[in-house]
Amino acid sequence: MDFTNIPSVYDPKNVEEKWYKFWEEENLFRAEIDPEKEPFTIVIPPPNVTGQLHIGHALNNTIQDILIRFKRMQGYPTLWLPGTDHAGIATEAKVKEQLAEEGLSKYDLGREKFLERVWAWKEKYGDTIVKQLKRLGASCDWSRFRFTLDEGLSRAVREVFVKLYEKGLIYRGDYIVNWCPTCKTTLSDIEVEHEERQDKLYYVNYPFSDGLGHITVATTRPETILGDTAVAVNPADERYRACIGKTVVLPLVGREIPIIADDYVDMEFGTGAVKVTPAHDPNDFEMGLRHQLPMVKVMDEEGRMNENAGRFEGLDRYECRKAIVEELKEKGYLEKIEDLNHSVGKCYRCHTVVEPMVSKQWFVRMKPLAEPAIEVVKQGKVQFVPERFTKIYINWLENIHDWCISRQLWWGHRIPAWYCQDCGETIVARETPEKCPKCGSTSLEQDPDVLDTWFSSALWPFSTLGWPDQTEDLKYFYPTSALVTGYDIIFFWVARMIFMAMEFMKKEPFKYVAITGLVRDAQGRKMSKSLGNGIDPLEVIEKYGADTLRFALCTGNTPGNDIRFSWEKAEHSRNFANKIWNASRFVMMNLQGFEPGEVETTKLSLKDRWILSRLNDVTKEVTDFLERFEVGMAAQKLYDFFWSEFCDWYIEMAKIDLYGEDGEAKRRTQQVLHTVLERILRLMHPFMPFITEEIWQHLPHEGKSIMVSSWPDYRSDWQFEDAADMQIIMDAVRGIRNIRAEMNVPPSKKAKAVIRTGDERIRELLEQNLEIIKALAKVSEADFIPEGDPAPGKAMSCVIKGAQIFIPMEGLVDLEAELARLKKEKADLEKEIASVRKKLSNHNFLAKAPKEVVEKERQRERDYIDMLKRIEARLQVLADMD
RNA sequence: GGGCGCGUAGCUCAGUGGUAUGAGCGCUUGACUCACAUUCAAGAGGUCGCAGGUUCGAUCCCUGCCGUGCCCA
Repeated sequence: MDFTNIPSVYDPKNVEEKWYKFWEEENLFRAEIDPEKEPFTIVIPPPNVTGQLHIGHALNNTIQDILIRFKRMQGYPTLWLPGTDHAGIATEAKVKEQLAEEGLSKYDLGREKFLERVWAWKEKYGDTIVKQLKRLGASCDWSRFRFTLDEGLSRAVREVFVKLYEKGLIYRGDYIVNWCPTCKTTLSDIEVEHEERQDKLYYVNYPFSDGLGHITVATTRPETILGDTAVAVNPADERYRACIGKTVVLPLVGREIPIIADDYVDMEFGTGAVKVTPAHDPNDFEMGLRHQLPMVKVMDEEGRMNENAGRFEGLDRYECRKAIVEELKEKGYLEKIEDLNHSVGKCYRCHTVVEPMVSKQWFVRMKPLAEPAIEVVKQGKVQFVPERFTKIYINWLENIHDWCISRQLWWGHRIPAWYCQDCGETIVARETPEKCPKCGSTSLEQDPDVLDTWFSSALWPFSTLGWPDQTEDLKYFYPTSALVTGYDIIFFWVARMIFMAMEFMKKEPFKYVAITGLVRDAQGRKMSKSLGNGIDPLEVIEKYGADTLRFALCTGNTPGNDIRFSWEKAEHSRNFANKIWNASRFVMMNLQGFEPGEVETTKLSLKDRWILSRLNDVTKEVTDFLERFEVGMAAQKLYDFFWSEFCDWYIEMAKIDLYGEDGEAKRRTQQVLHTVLERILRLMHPFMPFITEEIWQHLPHEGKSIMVSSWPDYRSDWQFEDAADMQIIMDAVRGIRNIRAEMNVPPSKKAKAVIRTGDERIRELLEQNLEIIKALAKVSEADFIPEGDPAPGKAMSCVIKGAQIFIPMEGLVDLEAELARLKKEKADLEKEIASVRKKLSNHNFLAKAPKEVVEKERQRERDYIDMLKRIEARLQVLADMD
């Protein structure tokens, strides 16, 4: 093959598409059941079917793909199960938008026609995100793709609903729920986001019925006065003790309502007396139950005042607030208005202020389900990475409220409950019932609501594998190995999967939950549409390739921590891809006459033993980091090793043999170059699947694809004891380079070196590797002189372990500079020696510190003293010359 | 109010009970050196937030404080 026409700049464009197609055609993503082996399984957090791949998806799926590719190479039957979520509210919103353009609402179409539109929409746009995941390089088993509204998953949803209902864990009742007047549906507690804001606190006088004075209550929502059914005070509050049991007349309404005593009331807040609106406030609702207060609902589903609001009927809740305040003021009920900072609940989707409202909804009784879910985490059968999220999870489940699962939407799993129109019986069933089991009537109507989308995604780890059927997949791949997800959905999704799994599978859904952070912009701000600071991952792929995007997302990433992402970072990682490309290009250009095979460990030179040792270390480190979900650290190790050690040192040293006369040495170096490159490509493959495949296919290799090659193993025969000697050679090179740089010696001008040493071993080491020093430090010739010999007259010098190197400068020597350099080095060494001696003179240190640590310090002392002596001698010589 | 995270080079962040071999960017100096200027070489830059404690030894563990961010109520 002619390697000279491989371009010097890596272009991912054609490469990525080509290899993804190849992997798919070769069926390499497909997970096969092998009863002899333990599987590795991840189910994808299903993105919304309406979704576009954003940077958060890119991060999350990159990490999953890294783990999957890593485990696949390790030989596990590996399943990454993909799918999408029907996303009730989001999808309806999209289609409603589309309808709005035609001047239609979903009600104009009616349920059936509307759902047809949504399905059509899904068919057309639903696989956008799937295509985008493919561009990212995701090695999902697409043959097992699932959608939450699939036939199979719908059956799982019904099964779960019915079973929980039969067990009494699902019930229907009138409770206070969070209502979004824009989305026109209920929301669960966690779908409400609380936000601090500046508001007004209105003090309103409620006159006593007996006409003798009034009691003042404080409220932020005066419009709810219309629904008040009591005033409450704390029973311990001296100020109001006499009022308890009296009645007041509700301003503007005229209704007579009681003053009740309840511990809930905060005596410090406002006046210590609060109005009670059980139909529009969760706390008041509870109070209402405790005191059997009537519930008066004053708003409709659009947040407008209803018939119970009397003359205010038809007003929007905020218009009504204004009107009421106006009228209270006019009629003298309004005592005062204060500013108040408090938090209001907003819909997580549309940010409309949520209206608490009493209504009839379906709920999941959480306490009994939460217990096993807490237990399984406490026992460590499910482990959060990092561990600190365990507390957050447990704390939430320990304080859990019942889960409102009905949503007033059409797109979703319709609640499998039917109401007999004749006798009122509620029928909950897996199959649509034909007649009422109680009265035999055929006049049945199904509940119009659908289930919270998270209800179906809670079943994802087992419903996707075929449950409720006991499929082969379910038996083999369940429980899954790991879940990779953001901390923002621990409550929404992770917790719910765990309790559903414990209830229905009696086994944890996954062993590890690897938590990822948020991707932020360069300034640390959340990426958002409104700020316009988002980076589109597809744009990054377009410009620099998927490998670059993936690697950029990995570097600096620590489990559970947010990361910053910027174009700069992407560029930097693109440079790395290019570095890999060019280093590989170099290797390929120099493999003429090379025959693949095992390196012969007995014939290696120091540089070979060193790079193989380092490769071995890195192999172990990367493997360990990946086992611990530390993709950031693993990426860092690969980056450093490849760039600093392999490219900057090994390749430079290899050139000597490659371009030299010694055929044997050349052959050996080719062997090591190939071995190291091929192995490091395999180590990097999970991170950068495309470029590694492209190069690997060009290199001599065994097997069909790097993605199904084996993960590099730790080779005990590559752990050479003398590999660390390389450090001394490298120090010599650096020392000389330093002198050259400071003396402004151009690279074209070769220098001479005189090496003075009395250490036989060091001398031998330096002699054997002299060619390296010569080539890398641009030295033309080097002489060795024994310890006692005088240094060459006009020379710059540097000290390395066991030796001193002089570069004669032929009149160019800058005595001042040399003196300054030596003095600085002397001062540094003296500082080091002082700190070492301080330690070594401490009896407690000698007595209590581990022996190795003490010995290490002693060795350091010896080395430093040796170096210091050389420096001092040199200073003396220079002083004499002066 | 409760819980959690963060504070390390000018910037963005890694990391660690035993020398801060810290990384990238930025900065200074030099080089189109035959894989790569998307590059190479050299350099400057740090009381590891503050105060105590544990320890032979703390940037790391513990306590308090200050600053900052998030989650829950």
